Amino acid sequence: MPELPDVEVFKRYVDSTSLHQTIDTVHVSAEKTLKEVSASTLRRHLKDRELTSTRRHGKHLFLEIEGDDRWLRLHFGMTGRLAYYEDGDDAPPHARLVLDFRNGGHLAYDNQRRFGEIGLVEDPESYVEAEDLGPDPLAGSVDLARFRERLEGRSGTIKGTLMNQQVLAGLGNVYTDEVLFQAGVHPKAATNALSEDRVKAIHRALEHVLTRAIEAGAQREEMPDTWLLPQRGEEGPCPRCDGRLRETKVSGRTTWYCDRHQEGG
DNA sequence: TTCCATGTTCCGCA
DNA sequence: TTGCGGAACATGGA
Repeated sequence: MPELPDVEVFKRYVDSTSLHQTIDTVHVSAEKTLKEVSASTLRRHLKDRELTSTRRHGKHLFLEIEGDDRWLRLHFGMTGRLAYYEDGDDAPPHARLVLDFRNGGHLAYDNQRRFGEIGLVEDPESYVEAEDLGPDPLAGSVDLARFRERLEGRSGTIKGTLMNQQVLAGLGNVYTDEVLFQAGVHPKAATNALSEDRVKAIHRALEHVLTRAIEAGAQREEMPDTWLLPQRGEEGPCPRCDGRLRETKVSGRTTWYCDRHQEGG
C-alpha cells in the first residue's frame, strides 16, 4: 500500500490527530524495525515532548519533535500504516511503535512485516541528501524540464526508471503502472528512446495520478473506473480502449498494462 | 501446500 | 566502474 499518495494520507492523518500533544509513554517492540537508533534513545527523544509538524519526501514521513534536535522518520515498507485511537481495544495487531499521549490518545505505527523503518534523523533535508533520494514529484520542483533531466542517461525500461527512488522519490509498483497506463506508454519502453511527447505525457500523468489519488484518500475503491488501479489483478477489457489488460513482469515486479494503447514496448 | 504481495537491498552480468 | 534486473528478504493471506 504505502507509496507516495498513501504516505501523504498518513501525513495528513498525523496532522489532524497527533500534533501538539505531550507524549507520556513510548512503547517500542520489534527492534529490528529501528534504523538509526536504539529503543532507549528513541524513548528519550520522544518522552515528555510534542510533535509539532510533519514533512514527507517520497515514501518517507518525518515528524518534528518540539525542542529536540532530531526528527522521527517513518518508512512503511509494504504493509506499514498508522492508527490513532483512544480506546486500547482499537490498538492495531502489529504495532511496533506506540506513542501514548497525555490526553489519552495513542498513535501507533503498525507493520505486519519487518520491511518498514523507524529512525531518528537530524532533519529531512540531510536525510534525503545522504540517501541520494530524487526529488519528490509533488514538491513543486519537478517541472517538465527537470523531469526530462531526471530521465537522461537511463538505459533501462521506463517502469524501472520511475520506480528508482534516486530518480524520483515516491513511485512504487502500483502507481507506476497507473501513470504509464494513463500516459499510454508501455512499461517496457526504453527510457532513453522516449519521444518528447511521451516524456511530456508521462510527466502530466504523474502529477495527475498522484494528486487525484491523494484526493481519493489513496483508497482504491474511490478512484475513477477509467483508471487501471481498480481493475488491476484480473485480465479483462481496458477501460479506455478496445484493448485488453495484461500481466507481465518488469524489473522483477508484477506489471499490468493495456496491450493496445500503451505503446513503445 | 504453494504462490504471491504495494517495500529495499544485494549480487551477477553487461 | 556503473547501472540494470532478478533474487532474496519476512510474514501472512489466498
